[in-house]
Amino acid sequence: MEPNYAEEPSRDILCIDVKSFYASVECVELGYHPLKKMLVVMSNAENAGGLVLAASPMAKKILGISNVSRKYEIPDHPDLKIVPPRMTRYIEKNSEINDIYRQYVANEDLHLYSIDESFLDVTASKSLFKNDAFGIAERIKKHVLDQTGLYFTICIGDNPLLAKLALANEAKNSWIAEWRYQSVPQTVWKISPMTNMWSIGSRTEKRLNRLGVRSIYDLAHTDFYYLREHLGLIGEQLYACAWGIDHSLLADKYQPADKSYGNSQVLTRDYRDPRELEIVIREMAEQVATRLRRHSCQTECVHLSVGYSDRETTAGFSQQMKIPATANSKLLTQYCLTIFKKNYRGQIARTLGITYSKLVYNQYLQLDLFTDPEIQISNERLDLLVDKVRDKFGFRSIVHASSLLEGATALSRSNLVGGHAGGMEGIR
DNA sequence: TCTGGGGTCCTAGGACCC
DNA sequence: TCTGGGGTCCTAGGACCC
Repeated sequence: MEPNYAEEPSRDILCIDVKSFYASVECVELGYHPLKKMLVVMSNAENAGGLVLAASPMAKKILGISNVSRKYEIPDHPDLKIVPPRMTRYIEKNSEINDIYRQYVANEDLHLYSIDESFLDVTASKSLFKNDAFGIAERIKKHVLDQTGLYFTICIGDNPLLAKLALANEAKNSWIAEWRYQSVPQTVWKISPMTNMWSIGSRTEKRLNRLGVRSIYDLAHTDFYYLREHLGLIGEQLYACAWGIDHSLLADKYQPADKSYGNSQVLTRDYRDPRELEIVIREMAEQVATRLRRHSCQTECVHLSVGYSDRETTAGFSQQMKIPATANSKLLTQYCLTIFKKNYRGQIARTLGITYSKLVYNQYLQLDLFTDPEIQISNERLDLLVDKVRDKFGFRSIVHASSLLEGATALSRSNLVGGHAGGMEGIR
C-alpha cells in the first residue's frame, strides 16, 4: 500500500525560521553580528538553575551550549555575552518579519507556526514575481536581512511536512534546502535518529523499536495495517509521515480544535502552607481569567494541577472541572480553590498550573439561575474595569491585598511574557 | 546545583441516555 | 435461560512540539 504521489497536493511551501531567534535579535540590538558573536539569552540568570532559551550559532559551535542548558553547565568565557530575555521585543520582531512575508504572499497563504517559524505557500506568487520558489526564497531572505539584520534558513517542500522536515534535518549546514516527494528515499528515509522525525519523541521511538521498526526506512516499509493495529491513529499518521505525506499533522495545526489558555509556574521554593498556595492559586486564576477576557471568550472547563516536591512520594494531582461558561475572576478563583481543597492533603508543593479550556466566544453574559443577575453584571464590570486600569497603568497598579502577603508571586511575575522576562521592566 | 512555560492531540474508561 | 448495543459526554493521563 504505497502512496500515489500524483494524488497528493503538490505545492511550493516555504518553511522559514530565524536562526537562534532570540539570540539573533539581541545580537542585532546590541550591535553584534548574529553569526559571529557568542551570546546566550538566559531566563533567571541570577540562579544557578537559570535556563538558556536561545544560544547564538557561535555559542553553540564553540562552547557546545544547547537551548536547554542550565547556567551551571555554561563554561566561563570572556567573549560570551549573557543577556536576559525580552519577550515583548521578540514578539514585535516576529510581527515585523511576518509583515514582510505578507508582501510576498496573500494572508491566507501565510501560516504563523511559532514565534520564529512561519509557513508560506508561494505557489500563487510564482507568476506574480516571475520566479520559482527558490528565487522567491532568496528574495525574501535578502529583504528580511536588509531590514532587520536577521539571518534565517528556508526550506521548500511539496507540503508543509516536507518543508519542516527539511528544515529540521538538512538546513543546519546550508541556508536553503528543498525536499520533494521524489527525493523521499534520499531524504526522509535517511532521517536519523528517528526522533528527528516530526511527532516521534523518545517514547514513540521505543514503542516503534518494540514493533521491530528501527529507522524511518523501516517505518515506510512496515505493513500499514500492522502499524494501525498496534498504534491506532498514530500508526496511520507515522506511516504517512515516513512517505512525506502530510494529511493532518501540520495542516490541522492551523485551526486548532481545542483551544485553551493556561499559566503554570515552578515555585521558587517549597510551599507547605495551604494558605500560601491558595494565594498563588488566586493570583494565577485571575491572571488567566484576564487573558480570557482580553480574547473576548469564556471557559467551560477549569483545570488545576499541583506538582509536589521531589521529597514527596507522589507526583501531585491534576483535575479538571466542567463549569457554566464564564470569564469572571471571582468565580474562576472559586472553582480553582474547590479543586484544590478537594485534592490537597498538606503535601509539599513545588509547581502550580491553571488552564481554562472549552472556550466559547459568545460575547453576551451567561446569567445563571442561582446568582442574582445584578451581582453577576457588576462582577463583570469590575473585572473589565480592573483589566482597563492594568492595560493603562500596568499590572501593579491594582493588586489584591493578598498579593502582598508571604508566598505571593504575582508581583514578581507581573512583567513576564510567555513565562519569561518581557523586557519592559521599569517602563511600567 | 536542581523543577521553564505555553500549548495541542490522542486514548482509555466511566457515566448516562435511548 | 440470557451479559444489549450504540452514541455521546466527560475526565485523567500520556505524548509531543516550540
